[in-house]
Amino acid sequence: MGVFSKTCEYAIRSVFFIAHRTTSGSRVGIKEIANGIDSPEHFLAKILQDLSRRGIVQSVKGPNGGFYIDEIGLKRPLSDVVEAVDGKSIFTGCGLGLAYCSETNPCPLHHEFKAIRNQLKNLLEQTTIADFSESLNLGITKLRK
Amino acid sequence: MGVFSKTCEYAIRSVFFIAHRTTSGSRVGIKEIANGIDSPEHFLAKILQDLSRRGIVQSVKGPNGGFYIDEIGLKRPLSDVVEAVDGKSIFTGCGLGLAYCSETNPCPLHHEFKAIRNQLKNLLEQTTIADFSESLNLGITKLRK
DNA sequence: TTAATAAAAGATGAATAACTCTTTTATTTT
DNA sequence: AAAATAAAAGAGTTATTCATCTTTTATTAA
Ligand code: FES
Ligand code: FES
Repeated sequence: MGVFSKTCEYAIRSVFFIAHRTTSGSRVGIKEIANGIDSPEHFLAKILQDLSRRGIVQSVKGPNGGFYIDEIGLKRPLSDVVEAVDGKSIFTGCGLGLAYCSETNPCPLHHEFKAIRNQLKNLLEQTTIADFSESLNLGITKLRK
Repeated sequence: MGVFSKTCEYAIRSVFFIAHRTTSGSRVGIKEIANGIDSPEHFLAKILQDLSRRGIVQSVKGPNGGFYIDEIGLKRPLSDVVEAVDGKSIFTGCGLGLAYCSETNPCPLHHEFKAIRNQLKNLLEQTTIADFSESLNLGITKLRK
């Protein structure tokens, strides 16, 4: 089990892939995305439909259709994608699964865990989708294998 | 979904509880542990049976029996518990689910994610079970609600 | 307007995680 | 030795996550 659910991992990778492959006006099909990020095609379709409904990505049907991300979307922090799929408990929940993570009733891991959790939160909130696709453009990062 | 699986959360909490409630020679029963950490009794029994087989905790059957943790166990780092239940992928796996997390083929999150992952690793490796139960003894931390 | 294209939607299936219940076995106290 | 106690073991259930396949709907190009 990773930090993010499998669904969320696919969501993040696909968003990076779409941001990287599409320039203004162009779109990329589900097959190409699934292949590009090494994910099950139909499962990814579900995920992207959901992200589309939530406005994280945009889609156009028909020939030359496909998915793309608009200007506003590119400037969104990655945390928006994570929250849309896995919810925000990863940013606020107790590491030991207590019902509430609180200062007044902390678990033994609380202080140290909270610090780590906040680092993750900051990373995802302070970096935009566009920022991440930069490193893909430069060819220094990968989305499969 | 948290950082640890539900099973692992119960495992950690029960280990803390046992360490806290048992002094030399004394044991604590499964019912009391389950109640003390707010977990399903029979599910926890399974988990403790597994931890017992792996030598993380010890148990004695019969009247006045129950679970306890020996001297060696108390000095073990918490990472031993986590690894026994969730495996070590949490310390080494790619945040975006790529087959291998590597410097040569990094995903866009690699560097930042690796730093956070290592902090978690250090926290769990450098603090012993006894250390954590200290704060329980002092009554400043809790294991339920 | 027809054919091609591609996403949307829905039904279903497999795998894993989470949880419950019952029976067995070992130990200890009386 | 008998009764009581408590964990060990194992079978079985439910829920959730992950994944696949098929059908439908929307769009566009010819
Ligand atoms: S109470 Fe557990 S992390 Fe805050
Ligand atoms: S390659 Fe993704 S975290 Fe290292």
